[in-house]
Amino acid sequence: MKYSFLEIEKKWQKFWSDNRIYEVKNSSTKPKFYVLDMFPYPSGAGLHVGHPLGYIASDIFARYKRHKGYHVLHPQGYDSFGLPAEQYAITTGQHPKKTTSDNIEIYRSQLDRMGFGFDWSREIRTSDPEYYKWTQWIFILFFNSYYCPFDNKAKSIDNLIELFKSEGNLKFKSFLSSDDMIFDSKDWNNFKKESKSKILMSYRLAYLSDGEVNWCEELGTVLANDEVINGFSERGGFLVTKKRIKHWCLRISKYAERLLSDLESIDWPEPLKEMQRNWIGKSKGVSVKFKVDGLKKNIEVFTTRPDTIFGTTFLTVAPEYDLLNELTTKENEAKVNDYLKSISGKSELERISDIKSVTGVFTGSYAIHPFTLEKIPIWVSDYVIASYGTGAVMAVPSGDQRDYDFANKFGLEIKNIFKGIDISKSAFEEKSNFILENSDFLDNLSFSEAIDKIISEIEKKEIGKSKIQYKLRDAIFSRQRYWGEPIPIYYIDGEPNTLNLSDLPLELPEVDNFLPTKNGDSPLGNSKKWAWDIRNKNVVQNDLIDEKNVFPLELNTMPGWAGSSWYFYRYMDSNNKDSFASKDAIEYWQRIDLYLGGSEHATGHLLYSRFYQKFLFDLNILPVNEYASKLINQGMILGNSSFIYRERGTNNFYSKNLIKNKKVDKIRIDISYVDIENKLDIDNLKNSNKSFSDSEFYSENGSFIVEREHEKMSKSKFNVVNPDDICDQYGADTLRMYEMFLGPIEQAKPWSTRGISGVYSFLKKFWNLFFLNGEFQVSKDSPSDESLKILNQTIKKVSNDIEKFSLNTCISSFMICINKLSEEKCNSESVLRPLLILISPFAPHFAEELWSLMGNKKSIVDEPFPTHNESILIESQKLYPVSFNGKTRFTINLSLDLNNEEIEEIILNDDQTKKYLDNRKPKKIIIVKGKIINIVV
RNA sequence: GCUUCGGUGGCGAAAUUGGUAGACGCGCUGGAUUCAAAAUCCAGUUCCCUUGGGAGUGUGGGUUCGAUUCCCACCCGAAGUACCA
Repeated sequence: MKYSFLEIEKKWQKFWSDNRIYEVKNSSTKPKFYVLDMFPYPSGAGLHVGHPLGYIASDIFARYKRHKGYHVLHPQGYDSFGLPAEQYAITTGQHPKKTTSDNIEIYRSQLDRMGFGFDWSREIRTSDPEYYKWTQWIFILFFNSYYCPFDNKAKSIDNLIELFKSEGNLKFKSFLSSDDMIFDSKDWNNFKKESKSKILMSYRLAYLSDGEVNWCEELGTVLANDEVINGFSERGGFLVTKKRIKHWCLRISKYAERLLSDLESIDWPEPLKEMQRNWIGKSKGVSVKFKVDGLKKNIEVFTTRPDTIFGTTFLTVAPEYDLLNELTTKENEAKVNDYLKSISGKSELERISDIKSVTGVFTGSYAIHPFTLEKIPIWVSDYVIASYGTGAVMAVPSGDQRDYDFANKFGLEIKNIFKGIDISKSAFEEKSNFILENSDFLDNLSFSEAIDKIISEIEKKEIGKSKIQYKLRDAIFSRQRYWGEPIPIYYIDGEPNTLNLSDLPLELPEVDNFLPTKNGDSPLGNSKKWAWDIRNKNVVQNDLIDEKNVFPLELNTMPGWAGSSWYFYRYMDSNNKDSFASKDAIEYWQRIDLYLGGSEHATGHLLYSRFYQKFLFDLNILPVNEYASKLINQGMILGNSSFIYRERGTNNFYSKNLIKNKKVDKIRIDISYVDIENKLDIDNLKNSNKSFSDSEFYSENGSFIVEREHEKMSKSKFNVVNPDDICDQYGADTLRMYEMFLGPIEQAKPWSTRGISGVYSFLKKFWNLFFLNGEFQVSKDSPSDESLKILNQTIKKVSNDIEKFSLNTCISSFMICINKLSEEKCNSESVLRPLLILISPFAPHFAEELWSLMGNKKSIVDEPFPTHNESILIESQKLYPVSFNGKTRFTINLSLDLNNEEIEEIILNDDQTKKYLDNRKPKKIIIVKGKIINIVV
């Protein structure tokens, strides 16, 4: 019988879904295991062979764990809100609701063909109101919480209000930027409602801010820092500028230290942890106050190099610095204003490309150096960032290259404080190998001596204190877009109020026009029905807004990561109407045991979701403070793009090896016109693409050869390979195994359809072991010793490899095994039975079919995973004399384990050797080609 | 610039973590089967002279009886990040 994968796969997929084989309950006597893939955006282009790589790996692992006796949760869903989904809808001119559900249907049919064991009864979609109800609920929790610095966790804002009522905010003194903000309980009780609201806003974990944000005009929305790459939007690659706009933020910065230190407790890839550490950007330093000459104000600077304080020759403040107005003298006012104007129009990109050109102006004011009491000028420059540190720096040209360049450009003093070090060409930035000079009481000290001394001096004089600074900024939460969760806030007299849980979900309104606007007005404003009636608890029409009980709703929506920051908990109990997941379900599943996804989410989803986790943990809603104990980043599968060469200025195309001495342009063409040997189907290309109909094609040796190049697989690069096509030609099981066989899971690797035949013929060979003269036949006879040995070797290797997640070498072991068994002509049931269970995570349809042909009534998925018998693998050995280090010892052919009882049979015919071994009690001897090469003691 | 990860045949890659480098697969070469093709099977395939040797894991050093593996310096590639004081 032939291996007809098409029939087999269809049959078993139906069987699985009819019998709900992959649905799991929220309780079991077995130990639990939760395997999760990062859920996809249903993007419209459908899946290509690169997408399922991670799903296949996690599916194999989930199935393996199930064989191992675990109760495995392995769900799937869709991240269907957000920019990518909406951009697709806009470019195709359809409503995002429609494109989203259409795309999901395509995704689902493609996923189903590959035989994944997902529990689809738990499917979620972030754009489903029943889901985003809870996304909104979490936002309300953020709004109603503050971060308590004493208990180091989030708490209800009500606690804070109580505290203010009874004792004011004196306790928070050290967290306030100025002493003006201190109030006592009497003050608080006398404050007007608006003042109270404003004060509370500066403590809430979700808060309104009107600072500068990353604005992308083309996308018509504000973006968070991780969504901007080199001045362009991550999605679409559009220019990003700075803009002042009122927006919601999440106070993730309060969690910086915990996000950083808890990285130690999770088994995530080191490079990814490193990316998060860099993003959080912790640095230790000191803040120092400089008195402003003639003004009763201080400028506080932050520095990590207080040891260089005597090299300070000027101060620089950011253009957005609070006191800049006061610092600017009359004479310099025009200059400063001109300067501010000149940089305000700059886009993020211009600021980046301008790094080398130093700009800035003198404010006219001077500061007093706290130790030398010298007058030093105060400048303003955009190389100082307002949102980092204090927005002001002490400039030490001799010790910092930026200060050095600035001083050079504007002719400011450069004072060398490093003994014997030449700073005529550049600043000296090292933190070692120097002794200070011109530094008063720090003279002749090294870096570590100086830094300790100066910190204690600064603290003694009470002009500053040690400080830890993070790069991590609060996350901008508002999006001026349609396709996202509405923010459950309505405004009374401009003050935000939250909806109640019972009012949720606040559903996305139907609008006439959902397109984003260039001026930043949210499309939700285009709705006729979009205001909140607090008495009837429902959304009502705009024109009733003037009525006493009807108030305008927030028009911005949430960012894409709002829904994806907590979704892994919804899977635990996805149909729950009363809570985002029941206590029991959360208590049972706890957290993800294995999470798979791409490393591109390192500073986005993977950071935000850790933040959400810690927040919900603080409120006792979740039981653990990290949600994924192990994470694996799967690498990308690269496409194999094809190009043809056109002679410049002509319409002539040349085969790859005919372009010598010609000026040519590379033209990208769809890989469907190119065969496996890189030959172009010219007629097909000309017929289906009019722009080539008049072109001349010059072939070599009768064929036209194209250029090939590996790059990211994407529809726009015409290099996608559809998994459906591979399933049609070779079957899902072959595709699954081949994708794993390509190389290590974490690595980027090029796709090549050519290599798939190896895996395909492996499965056919395996299949044929079960058949004799076309008839299914499995022997009851006991297998040969050789077959048993092969089986046991394979079980050992495969188990080890799956545990290590080395799935490519795992498949190699299968191939070796089947090749040997074919040679042995082994069809013994006691060998084939365990082998089927072994292969079933990789090729589930294949295994089920043969399993049932063997007469088993139940699905193979719950069969216990075979274990190997070590004693079968060890052979008795004899030792022979051999020379080692010039002395005669003994020899064997293989390494062996001396702990094993087989040691008894070793003949030691050399007294010296025997003594040597008796003394050392070696565990293992390795001998190669008659020479001892290792004795493991 | 900084951080991280890599560099092994024509290609994707293995190497029990210091022990016969190149397992397994693709491709290629030759052969069998076939009217023929597909499929299948057998043999060979790191490189160089070839009876037999010699060289070989980016380059140059070092440790070791022994190094793809450990240490130092350098070269190349990929990813992340960048006026963060």
